[in-house]
Amino acid sequence: MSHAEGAVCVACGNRRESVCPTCADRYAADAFHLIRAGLAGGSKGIPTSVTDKPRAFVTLTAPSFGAVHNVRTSRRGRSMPCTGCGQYHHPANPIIGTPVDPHTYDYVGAVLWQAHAGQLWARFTQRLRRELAKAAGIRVREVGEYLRLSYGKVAEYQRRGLVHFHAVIRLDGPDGPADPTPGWATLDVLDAAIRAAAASVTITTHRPDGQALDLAWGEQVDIRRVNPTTVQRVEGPDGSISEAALAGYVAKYATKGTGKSEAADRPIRSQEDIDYLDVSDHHRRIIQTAWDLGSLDNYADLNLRRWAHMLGFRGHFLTKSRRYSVTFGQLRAARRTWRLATNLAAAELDPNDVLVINDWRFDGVGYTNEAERELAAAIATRIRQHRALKHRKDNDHAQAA
DNA sequence: TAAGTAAGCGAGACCGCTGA
DNA sequence: TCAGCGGTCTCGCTTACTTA
Repeated sequence: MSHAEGAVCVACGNRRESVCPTCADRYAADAFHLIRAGLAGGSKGIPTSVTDKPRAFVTLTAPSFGAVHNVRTSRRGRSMPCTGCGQYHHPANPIIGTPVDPHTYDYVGAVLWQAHAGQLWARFTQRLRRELAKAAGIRVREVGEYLRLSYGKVAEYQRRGLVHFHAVIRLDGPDGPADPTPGWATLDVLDAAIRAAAASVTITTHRPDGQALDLAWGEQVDIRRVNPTTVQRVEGPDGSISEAALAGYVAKYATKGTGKSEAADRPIRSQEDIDYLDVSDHHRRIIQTAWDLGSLDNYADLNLRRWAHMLGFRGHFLTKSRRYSVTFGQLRAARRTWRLATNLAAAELDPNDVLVINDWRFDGVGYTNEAERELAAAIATRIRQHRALKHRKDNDHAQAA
């Protein structure tokens, strides 16, 4: 997702930004509903039978480009010293995620990895199909006759400025979610195929001095099985994750993904833009590196200057395979239809009439599940942060004046 | 045969023009 | 100034082709 001055907000349609601050939360809510529709089924075109299919919640991380300050806790919940400097850090400390030694941190490698993250994901999914074919003892070209790989993926910025990919990967039948998955396509097969694919994919590019640079996923590959229970328990006895808990995670990633704290809020047009950015030194260095690399002919096809404000990440915040779930367009069409129906209903009233509603019924209170609570909490947090930031900026302006 | 690459297509984002 | 519209661009998914 990017923000461009003068563009049209995809949520409200007004000419502000691609997702204006007012609508960022609605965008996040759409993303949340889109992922959850493919997760729990039951939505238009997505049968409830998806809950019977092999599904895994996968987290793919970026590799290390240098030691960064971090917060660690022991299994007993006790604080542990930072692996970078040996000191104890508070989780809210802005130093978290920043390099221990900015002079030796591989900013070029980090930007190039980020710029290739989408391509790395494409290679991963392709490799995953091949691993599935290998497991089934069939040819790669025959995989499509037996099953379809469906997934929804959310990109989440870490504090070090690199993205994580969180994906719900599902094995459907060849015709999609309504089609039964073949018997050999089990959770174990999916698990093994994901681990093999994640460990083997690489993309080779070159540094500005011509030195080869192999780009791959980080060592931390987390795979959790999705169980169809709606119990609010995060983890099952076998390490699996419930749909309800996973929907909560997705809600958190969706609202975080549309936030602006990790990157600049609009494309970089000039060096002066970078100089006046209200971001951390670490993120400014990443943006500067992307801007500088973007001037080199070797990286012309990466469009790094265009994506410098996103720390070099060119992909979309949320993507999905074609049959995974509903689309943003369908969600927005449904919203437009609902609004139209509401307006029409209202239009039947005489403007001079006074509508009196005197029959109220108690329907319930609060949110109905953990995911909705998570989404609401994340939105509330962002509103508070936005308010605090505005307050701080107002104070700065007042002092400057 | 496995692995890498390219092409076609769809979805979404961006941008400029026009008119109210 | 803003909304609407349409063309263009970018990225991801899928499939087919090429190469070792």
